[in-house]
Amino acid sequence: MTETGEAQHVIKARQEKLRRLQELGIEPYAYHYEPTTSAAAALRDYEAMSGESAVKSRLAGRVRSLRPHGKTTFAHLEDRTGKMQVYFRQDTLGDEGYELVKLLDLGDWIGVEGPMFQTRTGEITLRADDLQLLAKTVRPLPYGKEEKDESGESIEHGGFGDVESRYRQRYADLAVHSEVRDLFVVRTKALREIRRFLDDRGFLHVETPILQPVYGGATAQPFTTFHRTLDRELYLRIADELYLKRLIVGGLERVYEIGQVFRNEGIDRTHNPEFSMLELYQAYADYHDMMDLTEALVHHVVQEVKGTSVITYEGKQLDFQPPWPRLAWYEALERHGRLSAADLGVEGLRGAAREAGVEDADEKGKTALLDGLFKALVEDELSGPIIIYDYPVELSPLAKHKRGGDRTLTERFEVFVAGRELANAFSELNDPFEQRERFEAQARMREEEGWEEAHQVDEDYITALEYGLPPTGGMGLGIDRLVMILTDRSSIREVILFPTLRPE
RNA sequence: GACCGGGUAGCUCAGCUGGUAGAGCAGCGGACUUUUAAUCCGCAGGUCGUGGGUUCGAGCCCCACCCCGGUCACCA
Repeated sequence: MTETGEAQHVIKARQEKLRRLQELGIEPYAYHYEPTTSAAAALRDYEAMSGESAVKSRLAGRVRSLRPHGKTTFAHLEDRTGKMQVYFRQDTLGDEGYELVKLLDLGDWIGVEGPMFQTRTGEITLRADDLQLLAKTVRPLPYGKEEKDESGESIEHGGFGDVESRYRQRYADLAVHSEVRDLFVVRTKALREIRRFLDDRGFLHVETPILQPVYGGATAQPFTTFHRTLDRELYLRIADELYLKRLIVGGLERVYEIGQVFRNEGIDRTHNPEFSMLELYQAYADYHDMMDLTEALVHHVVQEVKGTSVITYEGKQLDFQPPWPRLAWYEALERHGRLSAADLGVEGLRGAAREAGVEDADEKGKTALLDGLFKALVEDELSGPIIIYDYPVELSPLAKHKRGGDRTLTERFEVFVAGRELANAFSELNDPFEQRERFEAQARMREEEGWEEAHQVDEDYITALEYGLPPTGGMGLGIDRLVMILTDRSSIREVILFPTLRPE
């Protein structure tokens, strides 16, 4: 990045310090340091020993604040666990050692070693008998200033608030905001708990292709790319589904995958072009089993990560303790949309859609009208968690018909939380003949109605089904949205380390 | 994609009916051996998102474009 104006001056000044350090024989970019403790642990240990510490602690981290007072300097060092005040004295460090203190800048990585004590104002502090520079920061980090009010709450002044810069330079955002680091720790914990839950139930964590010759498993437009040696177009996966079910055919019986999928669609607060999905498939299970499993899995994650099953999201209390309310799709439309959709013909639906403000209602077919009505009238009302089940067959090309004869419904459910879909599951269609028909119906919609999101016919997948897919329950869950709920964020970009932005 | 709001110093922001750009923090120099938004004295720091236009004169008005955010649409 090139700078004009002042950043250039600051950077020059720091480079000048770098030169002076080298003159003093100090290597500004070290190779190694071995901290013996962390800020949080050192504070905890000191308090446990009720102040009788002669033990030296060795810490490493970034210089977070500097308060020089002539021959003495106070600083805060911050590591991944928190902050520790450090006290430098010219008489303990020596004139040369103290020269290094004078050349420190905010953001520098340092290592310090020394005994702990309590200052006159009561803050537990490490007196540095030794100071090592680990890496010089030549570009100023956008630190704000922190103040502690009477209750010990810290108030940030200034700071780094521009969201665009925060996402573009996430490294600076993370360096400066411990709460952002905490958020991604929560994300990691959630992932770990998902894996633990599934591993404990005999699921195998597998990896399937991201580059696919035929995409499928969802209705979405793909990203295309090109393989030179193969001399052909490939697609970035829009879902893991079809490959995972091939593995069930192969006898793995319980599989799951967590990874990014890619959809070439709009970007907004709840959509990023690449996002993380959990998909799992379990042989011999149906969608009732998937309901129980989904409730248990999400509850487990919420409980382990948050320590409670009731959490606050966007000001609302959400209770994840199973069982969750379960409501049939048409019933939901009746209850929330006050619409008896099953009794209405296409024209009736179209009229209702127009009234509900569904865009292009006049050009839409029955499928799209139903979908539009549900989104317009019902989704926002679903604070959740709630399970909506038995979807119209037109919306679900990969789900089995509802058993018992009603050919208009499928054994599919979705979980809604805060008005948004969190999970999607069904009794997987395992009849190869019907699967072919549904693919072909989709292909016709693609050709006749120009519906680009419709499925392609995946011949190899049908071949797999012909070898026999046992009855199987499958479920997909949006990881990013789960993390949004766990961290009370309303933008998906807050929970993705490097969200997609327009190139500068 | 449509509409609304925003883009000014490294960061956070102010900038009047158009008169040639300001504060705090950060930075630099100086004083200071238990401070903590350290303090005190001094200094420096700007393609005002980009490109056009109107005007004697544009950060401000007009047009186009770029980027971000919000709402809606599209979309799991």
